[in-house]
Amino acid sequence: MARRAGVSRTTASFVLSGRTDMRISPDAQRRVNAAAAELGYRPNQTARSLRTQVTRTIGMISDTIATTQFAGEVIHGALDTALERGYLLLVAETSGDPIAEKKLVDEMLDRQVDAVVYAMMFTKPGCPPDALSELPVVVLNGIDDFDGPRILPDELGGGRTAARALVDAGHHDDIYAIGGRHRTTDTPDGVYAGRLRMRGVDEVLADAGTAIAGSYECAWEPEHGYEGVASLLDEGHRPKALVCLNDRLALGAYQALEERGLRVPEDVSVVSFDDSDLASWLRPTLTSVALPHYELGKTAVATLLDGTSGRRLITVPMPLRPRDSIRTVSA
Amino acid sequence: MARRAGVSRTTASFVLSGRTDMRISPDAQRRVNAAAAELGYRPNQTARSLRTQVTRTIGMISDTIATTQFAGEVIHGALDTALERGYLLLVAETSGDPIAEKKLVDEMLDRQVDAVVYAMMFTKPGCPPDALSELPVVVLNGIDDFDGPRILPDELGGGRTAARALVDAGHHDDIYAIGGRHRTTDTPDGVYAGRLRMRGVDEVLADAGTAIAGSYECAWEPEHGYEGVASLLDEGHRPKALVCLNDRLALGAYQALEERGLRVPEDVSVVSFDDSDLASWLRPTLTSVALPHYELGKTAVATLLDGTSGRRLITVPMPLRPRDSIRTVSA
DNA sequence: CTGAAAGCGCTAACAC
DNA sequence: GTGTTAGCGCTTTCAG
Repeated sequence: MARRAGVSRTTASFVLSGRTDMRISPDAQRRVNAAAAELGYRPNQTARSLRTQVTRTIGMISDTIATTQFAGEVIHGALDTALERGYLLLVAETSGDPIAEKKLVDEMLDRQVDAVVYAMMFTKPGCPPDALSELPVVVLNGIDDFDGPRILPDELGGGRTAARALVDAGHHDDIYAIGGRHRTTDTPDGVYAGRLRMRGVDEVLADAGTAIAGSYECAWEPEHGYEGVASLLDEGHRPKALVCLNDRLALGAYQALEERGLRVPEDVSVVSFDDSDLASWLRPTLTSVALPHYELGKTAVATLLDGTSGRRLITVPMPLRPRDSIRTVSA
Repeated sequence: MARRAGVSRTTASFVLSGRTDMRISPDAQRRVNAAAAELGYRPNQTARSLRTQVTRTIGMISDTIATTQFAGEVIHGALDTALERGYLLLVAETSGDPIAEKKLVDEMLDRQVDAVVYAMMFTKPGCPPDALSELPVVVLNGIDDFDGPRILPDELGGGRTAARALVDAGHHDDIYAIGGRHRTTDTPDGVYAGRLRMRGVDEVLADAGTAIAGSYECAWEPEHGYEGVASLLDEGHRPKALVCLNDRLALGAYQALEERGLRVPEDVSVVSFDDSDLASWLRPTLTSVALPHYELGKTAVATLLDGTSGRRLITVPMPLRPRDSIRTVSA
């Protein structure tokens, strides 16, 4: 122990934890700090935790951390915020398997995590298991009702932002949506993000005295983006602007457009969602409304650490990343 | 304590940890197990760790966990292996900042991690800080010399695999490399992966009695892939097959090819490296030699847990992911 | 203001 | 075979 530095362990403990309950002689303080620095003393967090019931460790459970860069940035944001306050992250994923989830939750509980972020990598239903009910928990990206803080991207605002980017550039007519609400046989009502994004788009277009010229409903994968644009063109539509509901759809759309000899953005402007790596890889680079991964992670941990509990919905803005796929049309 | 289940804590501790030093009455065993199950007893790992000096937690430190899906899959593999053996992962990233790294290493050390995976998301120089010298450490993706196990993708073998895919499909002449060794002004000697991949390619081509027709050296980004292919074509070359040194280059190459009216794979076959998401998004889908992210993570943790130490290099195979971008040419 | 002492929950000597 | 006991390294009451 660094306590062999002139004072008792009590005194040392007090100055190191910066308590002022009992006034400690400035001299003693100096001596303790000096000794601690000199010996490179670092308290054993395990021992401390046993005593204080606080591990300064928070669990991060997600369904998938692999697929998509979503996870990486979320963890990054969460970690930065955690580290700022002296916390560390126990990261794990369930792969959607309840058995794996149980095991993993137990392991975390065994290690006395102070709180957990229960994250889903795509906005969808899902609730933390009962075993976590004793702990502070925030749900990231969950749509299901949950009696605690929930963090979600502001998809509605994102939809508005996308449409506004087009309107501000002077677009008015012949604006088509590719992907739409994601209405497929599997998801006849569309998906959460699709419904909200489209509602935001519709709102702004309505405000501008216009409306979407058509919406191609499909799963949000490149091939459907291709098919969507191709079929639009085949049916004689002549879009001036495309709202692609994600970047992968935009990839497909680019291909279809190029094939027909239509240039982006000269002939048709494109705005998209997610701001994945693709957006900056495509040529021309793609203007996209970003999923605020990093901020979502940050917000989740901050919410946990601020002790804000109780049922509430926290919504994180989706910022526009302007690139080269929108042409300003002079009126 | 569940120990109030008929026997003493010692007995309970013994049966729960499955020790046979002292023969315990089968009856007692049953009673203990029953009680444990009934009460849902789980030992407090914090307390146990304090006593045993084992936390069953391993630290995973990387420079970037965000960019590229690399990180996600690596963590996934590491986590699966860890969890199988009752370990959990403390995940953190340094963002390449030594200050951040120090803080984070200290926090991990405070929490008494049993071992650490020191990972770099791109194969490059880098060594774990001295503070970690007391702990079992494996280095993932580090090129620098290090006195312990190092895990690397088998880039040389990967290069061979890519070339063999072309040769096996009947290609022989007019095979060009795009990206090459990544020789740029910043990296005049190319990069590690580039040198090895190209060496593997050269070897296999030599074995087949031929050689690369040309190599366009550039940074491995889409625009350079585009430029590379465009300039090749402009100079009158007529490639029958392209070895793109990563998928992003292939993206650019596809665009250049399409622009000149050359079809993949009818006119030119393409094989690539990394097997990123892009590979399956492109049309036609891209045959790519995969970076074995998941396996790298798995191997890292397994190596750590198996207690294999000492300086050695562990190389993980890069498997081919055959898709639609190679045409079989009949001789 | 400082020191002695208890105890967090568990494991592992060591007696019974 | 089973129970008693002493810590792991730290915080925190409670007397000096």
